[in-house]
Amino acid sequence: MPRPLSGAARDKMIAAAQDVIAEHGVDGFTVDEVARRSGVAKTTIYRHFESGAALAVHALDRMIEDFPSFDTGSLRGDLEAFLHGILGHINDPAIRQAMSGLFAVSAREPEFARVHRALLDERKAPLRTAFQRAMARGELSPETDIDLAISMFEGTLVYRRVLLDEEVTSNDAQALVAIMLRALSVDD
Amino acid sequence: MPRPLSGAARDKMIAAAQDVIAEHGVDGFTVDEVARRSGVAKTTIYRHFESGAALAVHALDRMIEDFPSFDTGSLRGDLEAFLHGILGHINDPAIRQAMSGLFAVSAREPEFARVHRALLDERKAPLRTAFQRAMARGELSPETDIDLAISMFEGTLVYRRVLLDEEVTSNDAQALVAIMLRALSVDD
DNA sequence: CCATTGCGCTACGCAACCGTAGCGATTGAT
DNA sequence: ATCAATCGCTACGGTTGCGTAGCGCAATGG
Repeated sequence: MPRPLSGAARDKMIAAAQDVIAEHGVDGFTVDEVARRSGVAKTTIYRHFESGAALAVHALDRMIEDFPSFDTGSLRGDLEAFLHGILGHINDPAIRQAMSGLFAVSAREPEFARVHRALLDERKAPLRTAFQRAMARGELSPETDIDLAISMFEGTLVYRRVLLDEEVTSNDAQALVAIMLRALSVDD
Repeated sequence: MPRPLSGAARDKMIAAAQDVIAEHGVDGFTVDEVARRSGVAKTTIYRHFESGAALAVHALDRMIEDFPSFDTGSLRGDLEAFLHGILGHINDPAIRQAMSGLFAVSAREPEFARVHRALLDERKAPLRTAFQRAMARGELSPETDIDLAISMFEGTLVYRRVLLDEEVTSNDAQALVAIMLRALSVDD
């Protein structure tokens, strides 16, 4: 085996693919554009990926940030930690472009629907554990609908950032946490 | 003037355009497809609209439901009235397809961004007046951030329906109203 | 050091879409 | 009834994208 398949070319094309998605969205992604700006020949791209869609999916997978878990001891602390960790990521225009395009395409393409699901699940997971811990501690009224709480938290963020295209400041985040706590806490 | 421009052909192409958007999304909208299924010749379409995008925008405009105003006398009543009026619309798969595609495309196409804005503004307006009336009545604590409240209400709905692709039941709607009231009311 | 294999280049075939041209046929206002 | 403009049809030219083929070149494992 004189030469391994992978190498610098693969990295270059994936990086370029992420740029293209950031600029043109998942819809509007083209293999030709990736080849153009990466300097990697289109033929080489198809030696690494079965199709353009496969490359896009792979690039998207790598764009999804890992969301660390946290346990500050209080629901307020956990929610604030979550927001603190996510604000920079969610305010990145590239992420916005990628997300809105992904949502649209995943309504029709199962491959992308998978990534879409993975992205949302990954982001919901730390919130879910935070709410569950809070409920175990007795901070939440026991009939709290945790899924609804998560939807409210995530939904508000995504709505403002992706749909309204408004920056989400840390003030906004603080206000959101305050309202959620007021709505869900047992002690107020 | 031997023959007026408009007629049944115009209606047919607009209806077909809405179908195409409902099935293939705003991205994925093509003039050829509209011509195919409407029976209207493509040349005729271009006699009515400057471009395919213009047709799509027009069709989208007509898809946006008129949201009636209401004034039930209480915030709870207003929120419930809003949800009652909107549930059928938001649960329609065609609307979901149209919205997600619209969001993605409007990030890059100013024409569609206009429709996008109009849709969101139209839906926010009745909520805004409802919250303002509630504040005037003293139902809301005076430092309530009305924009945030609207984002939470709308965001939760859109997140669940468009992004998670889950049906929004009237039970979900009831729970959302309950939480919002608990978070924002002065008297609890 | 050299054979093996990935790489880049150019070029291609195919399909889809856009928007337009030309041409009879039809229709509706007068 | 008449005449002008619209409609549908077929066809076109141009662009863009996908995925593939063939060819030298370069690099690297043995």
